[in-house]
Amino acid sequence: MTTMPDNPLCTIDLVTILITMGEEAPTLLTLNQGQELPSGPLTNRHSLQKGLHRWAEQHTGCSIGHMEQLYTFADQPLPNTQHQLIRISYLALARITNPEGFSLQSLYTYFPWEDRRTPATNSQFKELRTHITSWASHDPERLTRAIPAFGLNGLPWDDEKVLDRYELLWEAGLVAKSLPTSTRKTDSSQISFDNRRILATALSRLRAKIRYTPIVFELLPHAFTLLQLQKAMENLSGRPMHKPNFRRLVLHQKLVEESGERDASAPGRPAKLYHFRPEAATSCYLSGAMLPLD
Amino acid sequence: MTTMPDNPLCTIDLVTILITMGEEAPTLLTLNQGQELPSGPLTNRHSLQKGLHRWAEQHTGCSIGHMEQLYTFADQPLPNTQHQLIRISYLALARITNPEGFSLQSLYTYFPWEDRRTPATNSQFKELRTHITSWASHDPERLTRAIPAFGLNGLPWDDEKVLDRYELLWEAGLVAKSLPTSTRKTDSSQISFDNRRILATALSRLRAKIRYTPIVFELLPHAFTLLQLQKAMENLSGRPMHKPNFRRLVLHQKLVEESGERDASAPGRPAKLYHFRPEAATSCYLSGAMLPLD
DNA sequence: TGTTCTTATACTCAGTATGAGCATAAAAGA
DNA sequence: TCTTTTATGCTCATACTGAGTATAAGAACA
Repeated sequence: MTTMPDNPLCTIDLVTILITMGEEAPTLLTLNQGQELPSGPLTNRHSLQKGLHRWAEQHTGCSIGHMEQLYTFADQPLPNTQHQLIRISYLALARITNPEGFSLQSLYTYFPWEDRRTPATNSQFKELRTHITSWASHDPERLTRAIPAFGLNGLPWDDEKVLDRYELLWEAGLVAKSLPTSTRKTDSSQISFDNRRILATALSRLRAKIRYTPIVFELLPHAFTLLQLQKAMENLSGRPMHKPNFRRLVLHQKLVEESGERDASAPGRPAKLYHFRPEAATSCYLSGAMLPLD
Repeated sequence: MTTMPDNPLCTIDLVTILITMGEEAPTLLTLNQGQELPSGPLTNRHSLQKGLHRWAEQHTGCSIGHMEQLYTFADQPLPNTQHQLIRISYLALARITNPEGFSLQSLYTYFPWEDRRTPATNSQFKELRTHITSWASHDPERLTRAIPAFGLNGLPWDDEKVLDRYELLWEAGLVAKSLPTSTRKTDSSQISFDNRRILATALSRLRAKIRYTPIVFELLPHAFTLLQLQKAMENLSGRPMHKPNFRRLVLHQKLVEESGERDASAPGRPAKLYHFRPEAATSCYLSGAMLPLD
């Protein structure tokens, strides 16, 4: 059954999607003003995971707390070549980033429709949804994909279906028109179709993971306020949350402990600072206080 | 940053972990009496996912309902060669299987300690746990891994940590002695370390997925009883569940609808047969009625 | 013809979590 | 002192959960 391969020429590229938490959104480490992702060839020296971890830390100059394999893409080989490109993508999370030669991009510049936190951005999504609805109507195949992806027909919106939405919007020709009007230096709209697919996979995985693992804490400073934690969850999920209920959720699960300090930098009453308690985090559920969307 | 690769010789192998639901346990499609997994080289014809789907269906002669990429392994190249083997593994789920030239193996023949459904198998696990505890004691590095993996110190048992447990048991030299005494024709103990790692990844993924997706239904016949559904969940998670509460969970979420028929094949009062309702399954939570373990 | 076995299905009940909203506390600045 | 701003605390009706017990419906057997 296993025969010898008929593709002797083959390149393996390791792609790192390095995510940090910004004030307003999760941010991405990019090259070439948001167009390219840091990547390098597979060498004998690195056994995939561990080697790439070191490689990425050296090249980006920031310490990566969590790293996991995302997906392996095999690009279609060019017609008259035997040459095959394989790209293995990794999701990496870091606390702070010192972008020496890199630029930081909000993830939502690539997927503005995934941000439903404010009435402004939400209405942008809703406009897109009406476009998709009319594009899909009268085509059953399109409808069966669009209905769950966009939460049509009263179905709940699923924040994890990032890739499905992106692919539908691409096919409908709606991606370009919903991107922010081409900004000055950065040009995230110039990113390749494949790279944006990888990013969609990354955001999807991230949103899935924060649901049942304490992975958010990899993106926060060592000491943080409860509002910071909530904002991090909101930034990742793209949805607003109920503040009192979110605090109850966190405190009830004893996921954090008071550090004793307070954060005096913000206006208003200074908030207590907390530390993450890894020992309490075998089950971690922070996605419970989402506000309803329409 | 991106330079040309220095590994011109490179083989890409696609490995299929094909799972079906047996009476007592999830079963695996194997070659060579449980030692080998169906695999084949990447050819230009198949764009990874779709092509492999077709390839696997043709080679195994069963229709695959769900397929997803699992993990990509890069085996360490042999010392004096440049030749690198990349193995991309896929998890495939099918309803029934016609093993023409294949043999079906219970997943728990590879990981007996993952089965905690009956007092008998559970006590086997608990014995292993005492061994691991003494192996890890006095070594902080071992302890930080063993405590969450095996649910020591009163931590809850996490059914998804299959790979962590397997790697710890391997390092402790406890794998061989806990496998069933070498059976007649089948010899699942002869499977390679790498293949068993892939299987552990598959079981882990499967257990993670049944928690929040309706993936179990891919493994059940079109019409099934509630007990069949419960047994499928128990077989996958390796844990017993509370029958009345499980039914309440399923019926409350309206995940199924009555078919009108009944299953008269079993003794006792015949059970109603149900169909899965995909439209109700945007959120699906069937793991809620687990019984406590000790 | 009932009696018993086996499984399916229904119901109970206390404890706990959830969604939604309101109330108070503590700091900074006018 | 008063207002603004944010943190933190509390309430309450409703829903869900864990752990049981009780009844129903067939099949086999005496």
